[in-house]
Amino acid sequence: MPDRPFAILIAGPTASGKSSLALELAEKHGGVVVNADASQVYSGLKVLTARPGKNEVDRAPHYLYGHVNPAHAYSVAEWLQEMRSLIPEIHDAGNVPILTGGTGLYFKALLEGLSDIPEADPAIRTYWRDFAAQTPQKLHGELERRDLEGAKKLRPSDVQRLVRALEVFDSTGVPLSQWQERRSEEPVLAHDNLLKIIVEPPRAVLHERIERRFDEMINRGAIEEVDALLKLGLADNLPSMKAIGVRELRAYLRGELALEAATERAKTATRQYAKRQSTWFRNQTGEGWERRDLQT
RNA sequence: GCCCAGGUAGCUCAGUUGGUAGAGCAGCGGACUGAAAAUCCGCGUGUCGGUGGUUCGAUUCCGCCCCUGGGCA
Repeated sequence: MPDRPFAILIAGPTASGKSSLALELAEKHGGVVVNADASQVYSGLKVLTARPGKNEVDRAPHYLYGHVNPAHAYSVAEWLQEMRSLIPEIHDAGNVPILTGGTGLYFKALLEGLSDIPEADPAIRTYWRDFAAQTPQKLHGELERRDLEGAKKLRPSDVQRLVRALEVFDSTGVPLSQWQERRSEEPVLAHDNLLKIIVEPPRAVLHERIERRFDEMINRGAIEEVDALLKLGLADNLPSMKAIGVRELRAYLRGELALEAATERAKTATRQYAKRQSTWFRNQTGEGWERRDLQT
């Protein structure tokens, strides 16, 4: 048994205590913390995404937090691309990367690789997103006309995946379902010596932590953060604008909702998100993950 | 104290001309390949306030009691 793992992966639902475990392990193994969470990459979303602050950064280096402009729609492919160069850099410096976050897809892509699909033409992507905003019920028929097999796998109501299938087909002339069958990309972390941990406290404990944490966020300036984000005038469908709490606090700032009601809605959305994460980590991760309760 | 309205799922409520009940939200389960904090699918989880009575059968009708809100004193 080697004394240091090649990399440590820490996954789990929001508010489960991943970050403090990451810091603990960073200090123990000489590690650096790397973000594996889709929303924590955005600048301007520090409070609402519970991004590590000065106290945490002082204890260990942190990478890929808050480095993306919220006007940009970041993606799993971009994250993977960053990991491809970042992990070797960390190793060259003699450190252990500790990948920490709640985005299951990122971990899956990291360990299993993504299909090697050419980037969709931005104009085509925009066309289908606009189309979806206007007549979402027509998307499935459009896909059936191009890729009958692919259309059978998607429900007419699954607008987001239909848009993706359409933009890939129109950009490449090849059905997305065919691209996905070729798994040509090499996984970034095809390595045995990994410590893979899922942090998963009991649901009731998680709910209490979510409750407390959102109140904390309000105290730490979440409202001001959303106010500043809104002043950027970004499109509603950008990932940064869909972070939990943005919609709810925006409703408060516009006078559509009392603060208490907005807070309740945000907490509810967070609980629902945590449940989706738990489902993913329960069923979609591969072998070799160690499950842990909250450490304290 | 009297009068009215109401007590049904975790919450807000519907309903049963008497045959043990259903919506929304919450919650729970599930899917997941470039927007994943996204997107989508499935599932009622119940001493019908309590207690007597009438009835083959009461959550439903009747009596009494308790609780909540409003009104009159």
